Amino acid sequence: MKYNFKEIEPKWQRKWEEAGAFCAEDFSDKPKYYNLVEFPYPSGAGMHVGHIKAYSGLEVVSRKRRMQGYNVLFPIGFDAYGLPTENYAIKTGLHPRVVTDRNIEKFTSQLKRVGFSFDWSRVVDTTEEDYYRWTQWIFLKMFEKGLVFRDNALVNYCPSCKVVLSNEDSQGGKCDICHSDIVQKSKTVWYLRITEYADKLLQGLEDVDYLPNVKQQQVNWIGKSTGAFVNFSLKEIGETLRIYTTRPDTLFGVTFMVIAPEHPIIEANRDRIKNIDALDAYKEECAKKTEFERTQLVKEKTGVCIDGLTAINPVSGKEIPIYISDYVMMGYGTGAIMAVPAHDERDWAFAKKFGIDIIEVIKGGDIATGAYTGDGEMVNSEFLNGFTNKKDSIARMLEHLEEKGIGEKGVQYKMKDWAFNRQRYWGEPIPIVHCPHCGIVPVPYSELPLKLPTVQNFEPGEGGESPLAKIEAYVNCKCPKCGKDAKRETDTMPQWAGSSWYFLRYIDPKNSEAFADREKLNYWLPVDWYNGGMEHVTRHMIYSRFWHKFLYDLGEVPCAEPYAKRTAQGLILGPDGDKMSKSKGNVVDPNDVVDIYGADVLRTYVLFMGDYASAAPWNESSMKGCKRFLERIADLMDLVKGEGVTPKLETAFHKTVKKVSLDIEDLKFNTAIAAMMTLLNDIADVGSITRDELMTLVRLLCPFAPHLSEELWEMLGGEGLCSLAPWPIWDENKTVESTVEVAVQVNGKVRGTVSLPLNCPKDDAIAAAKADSKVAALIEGKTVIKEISIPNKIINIVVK
RNA sequence: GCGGGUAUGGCGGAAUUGGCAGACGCGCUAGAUUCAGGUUCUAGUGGGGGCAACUUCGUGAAGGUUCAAGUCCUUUUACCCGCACCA
Repeated sequence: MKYNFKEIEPKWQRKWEEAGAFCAEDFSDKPKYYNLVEFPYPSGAGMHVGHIKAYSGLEVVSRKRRMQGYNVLFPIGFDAYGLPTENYAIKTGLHPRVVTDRNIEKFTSQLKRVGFSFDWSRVVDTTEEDYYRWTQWIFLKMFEKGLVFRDNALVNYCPSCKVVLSNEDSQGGKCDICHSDIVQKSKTVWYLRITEYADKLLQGLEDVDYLPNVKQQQVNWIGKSTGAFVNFSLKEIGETLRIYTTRPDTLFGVTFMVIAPEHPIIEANRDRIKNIDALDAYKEECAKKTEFERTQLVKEKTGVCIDGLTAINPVSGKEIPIYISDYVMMGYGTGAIMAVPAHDERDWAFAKKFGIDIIEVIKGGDIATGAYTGDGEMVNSEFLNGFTNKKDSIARMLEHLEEKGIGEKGVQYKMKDWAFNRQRYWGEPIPIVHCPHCGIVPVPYSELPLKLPTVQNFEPGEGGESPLAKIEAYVNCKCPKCGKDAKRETDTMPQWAGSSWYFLRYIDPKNSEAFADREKLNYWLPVDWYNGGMEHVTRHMIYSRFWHKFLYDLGEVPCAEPYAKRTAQGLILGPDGDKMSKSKGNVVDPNDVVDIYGADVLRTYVLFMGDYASAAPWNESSMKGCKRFLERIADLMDLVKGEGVTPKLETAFHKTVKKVSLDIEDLKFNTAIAAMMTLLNDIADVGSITRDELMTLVRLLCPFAPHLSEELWEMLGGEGLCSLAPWPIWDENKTVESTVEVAVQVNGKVRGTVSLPLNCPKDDAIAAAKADSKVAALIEGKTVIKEISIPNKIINIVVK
């Protein structure tokens, strides 16, 4: 048969749509299966082939599940709020709404052309009022429960995008959107108290089936550490300076303290500090350094001793100096540390530079040449002397601290609270009113959605204020509590707000009474399988687990973890081996590929090109192999003879059905396709195939190349849609031949093969091996030391 | 520095988990078809040696365990990813 994809692909896409073939049913006798892929951000550039690979994995799984008789939910939507659209809109003068609608349209047509089996009746768009109404609703619920707060603090600020960024959005000191350097700025912003869920987020990982590196990255990001808070008293003012340490047992080795340059104790004691000018100068110098410079200067420690404040070591009673230095961060622990130069590399380097005493408290190293960070016997530590076990000495010290009331056990997380606002237009309005009389007042639930006003000018202000601040009709309002004049919050929510709960809305996308019906949530949750990119593991994945856990605690969802299983696909690199990007000009547009090769070839190729989880460069000539494969499948129509089973192909078929079925479950699509190619080669050798056999092959192929499969299925007289036909099953007994070729080794080297019946007894196998003329010649006149026979695999005869 | 990972032909990648290394595809070589390009078909394709049956070496490097190692153990090198002065 001539393979005319241009005709058959639109034909079957139309038929699937007419039949509603991929619409999930709410409630069904069939078992449910919820597959989720990360919904795209509809950028102006359209999709690239990386999106296609990302969706093709669970597309195959979804299609297989339907054929296996599951009620499958495989939805798609658009995460459409965000800066790129807004920046594009500013540049072109078009409204973000117009740009967004246009981009969504483009993405939709691209996705449909590839023939993905999404349930198009459940599309969500995070920028629609019906959707962000519930984003705001969840925000207000969090506000109600004390998880939303406002604080003046040092924040990550992107000077180019003119927005405050969360810690997650500024990884590596770079803006996640434009990659400029982040600066630290003191600002009053909204936070979500995600740290309150740190422990739950950590513990929940034990109950889910995530890829090990996905779990590990989340564990590292949460960064739990256990230790102690210790209060050092300050000689001059009688107040205390509080520190956090993971090694309270080294307290006797503390010879100085270090605080962050921004530590409030400096401001509080300006008058008392004699060298305040030097401290101010140092602080200013630090603020100027970029994150990059700070990390590049790791070896060289800098700092200034505070003249006028002295601390007292709470266990030894000794007076010790206090320094400011940028190696202590305000954002972790208390912004102050006790320095133990003998056993901490940074403290050691600092002490050497400033000529501070180094007291050994753990034996085992040479503190003259460097800090000793290993284990050993405690010395110079009064009641801890003689302890050799870290755990015991820490426990003993904690006991002592609590007895004396100078410290207590503590836990710290590297994860910080989520800076939850952007000073930009294209986002969900934060439903809060600032009232001069009542303070911060939430917008009543009945007034949701708080609509984003439609305006012409939405450029951000130079000073980092939101464009909404300029719209008086929006800003000025009445306080919902007292009714007097008040002002609206003008910041919007960050990009990640809408995506934190989208998987819940798919379950009931049109509900106007609730974010989703509880019965439907009970039926569909949790997501059975979630596949996405590694880059979202410490952003979206953490955020959405947090929101879900919050809703669970509220009693709104039936399970504590949203995603039962999470896998990740590897990137598609450009033909040059670099990451695909518009600026490098190496982006491949799926539409171009579909035009030339067809959707089925594209789908097959992105899965065949390599291990699904690894990055692989785009290689057009390699794609031709997939084209030939599908053409040869189509040509099988001309080889169909009779019904039933071709004896010479029976084992090959059962083997292939098994291999394809199992490989799909492990995301090993490349070997699943290779197995079908091998079967095709076997069929070509035989020269004919029965109608039943081709119908089996076509069903195996259907998740990968559904259009061609449907066409062949129809020509073969298959009933209904191939996409909904039963998945083939294999007979384990028929996956192996009755006779097997077994390699014969002499002294570990292969010298021949013998044909043996399946599961041949050892003695018979050895005898057959020895009967082989070449083997016989090699063992002639030698002593046989050992004879090994692994059934159906190998025979080894060891001689001397 | 800490954490995770990878290394196999000219290329992308297989290898039932210790059992014939290189499946499958690309590319390449030769031949057939074709005016030619493209397509398709047949045969071959890890390196060295041989007309050949065959032989020898071979999974980043060096050791080891084993009848048998890409796979397990020890040492080591290179690269990739994540976090990073986290107290």
